[in-house]
Amino acid sequence: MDERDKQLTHKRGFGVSTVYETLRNEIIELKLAPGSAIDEQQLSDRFALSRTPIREALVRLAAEGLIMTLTNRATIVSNIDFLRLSEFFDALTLMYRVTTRLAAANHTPDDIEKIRSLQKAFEEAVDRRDVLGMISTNRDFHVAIAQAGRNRYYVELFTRLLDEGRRILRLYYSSFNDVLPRQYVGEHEDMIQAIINRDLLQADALASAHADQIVSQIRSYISADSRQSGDLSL
Amino acid sequence: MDERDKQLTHKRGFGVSTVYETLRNEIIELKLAPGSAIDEQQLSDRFALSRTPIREALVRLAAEGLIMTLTNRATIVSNIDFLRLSEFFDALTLMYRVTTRLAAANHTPDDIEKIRSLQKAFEEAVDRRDVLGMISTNRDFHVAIAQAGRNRYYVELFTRLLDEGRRILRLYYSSFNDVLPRQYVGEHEDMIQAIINRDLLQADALASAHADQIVSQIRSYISADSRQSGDLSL
DNA sequence: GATCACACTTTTGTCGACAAAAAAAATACA
DNA sequence: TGTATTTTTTTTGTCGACAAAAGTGTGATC
Repeated sequence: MDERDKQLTHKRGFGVSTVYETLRNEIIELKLAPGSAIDEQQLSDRFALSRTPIREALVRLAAEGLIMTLTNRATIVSNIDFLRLSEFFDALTLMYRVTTRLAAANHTPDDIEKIRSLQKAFEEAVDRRDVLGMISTNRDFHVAIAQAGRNRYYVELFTRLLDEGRRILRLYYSSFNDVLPRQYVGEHEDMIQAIINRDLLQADALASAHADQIVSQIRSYISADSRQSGDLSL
Repeated sequence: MDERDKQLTHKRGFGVSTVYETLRNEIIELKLAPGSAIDEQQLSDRFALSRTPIREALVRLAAEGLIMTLTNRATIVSNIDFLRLSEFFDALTLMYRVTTRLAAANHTPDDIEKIRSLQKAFEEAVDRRDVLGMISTNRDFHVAIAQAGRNRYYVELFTRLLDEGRRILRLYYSSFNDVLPRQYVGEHEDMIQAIINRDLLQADALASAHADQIVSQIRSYISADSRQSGDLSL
């Protein structure tokens, strides 16, 4: 496939992680469609590696839930489970809250600097009307807040949820409008201020509202979309 | 090593999962000491499998954080990080709360039956003064509650945290006394009742108190222990 | 006696091959 | 024509081998 991938992986031990990261990105960016089959042989050719390191990368992805591997049968990219979306939203909202709250409690000056620069990147993406950029810089912004909170369990789960969110948003990003992202920039600013002030309650409240905002936005995209497909199926 | 392990894994595809589950248990039960090195060759002999399936099992364990694999160097059983214990307690407490709360909201009659039977198993372990049994049945009890809550993200994180807790408790289980386990039985009963009544606030409050109870118990064991080793280092 | 360089051993990451299992294709039969 | 059965092809799980790193031991040098 992509010739750039080849020959980049010829230092021992870098093979698996390169394959892992490449595939991970492609799954999150929907370059690999949910439900589509993954061919080990094909990947083996593409990365110029034998099937052994490819398989180890796939095992890692499976452990993260990004792919599903049916024993002795094909392995496929995980589907986005619209029936269980409320579980996702519930966990996402909770993680927004606890990470922002903890960031208010535990941040250092370095953390603030990093958060600020990522917020700036988000703002620039909004100015450019670069929807894909908005999605990924928004994710980075919140991961940085989580890291400032200093709880690896939350960071890990939140990262997973945000990346799953990226997949969902990519499905609907065409319908992004201009008003909401502007509003998010403001909400982010307020959150940063609450974190700096070490105001846990305010940080929690803002994160909660921010999460609700995003959740209802995604919900509206989905229901609008299912109305369309509902029409088609009549 | 253990001859029972051999030849049990001779159906295609069962190799990795058998190795994975066996090692996972041994790590959690501290049969494999934290920090000790893992020898692929040795495991290969023990399970009568080649190194390839062994490695895939190790990759899975690494993804779960139970082992650490340093590239081109040895892989070791993860250490228990006493410096970051507060992160662990914080996440554990939060998961106790949200899973119990969700169980109150979403449980079915089948869930209650399962939770009840596991609570009975816990009670019996307490009656037998079987500390190891108490640790594992307590874990199963709370996992069942989490499953009744129907949020796979919480179930996964909570399971991981409870199993990490099993490791820590095993370090100190000699100092278990009789009073607290009795108290836990009562607290469990109250939690079941709150869940049945679909009283979310009560479920949350009980879970919160229960978590605090357990956390402070573990904390007291650890500080008692570090006082001892503090004496030794003088 | 301690430090360094070099040979040697062990361990890890990767490879190509092969057999079991599933999927697909071909055939037989109603 | 449609279904059941056999054969062929593809794919997956496992194996033994080998080369690159890292670890270990030995001797030389100061």
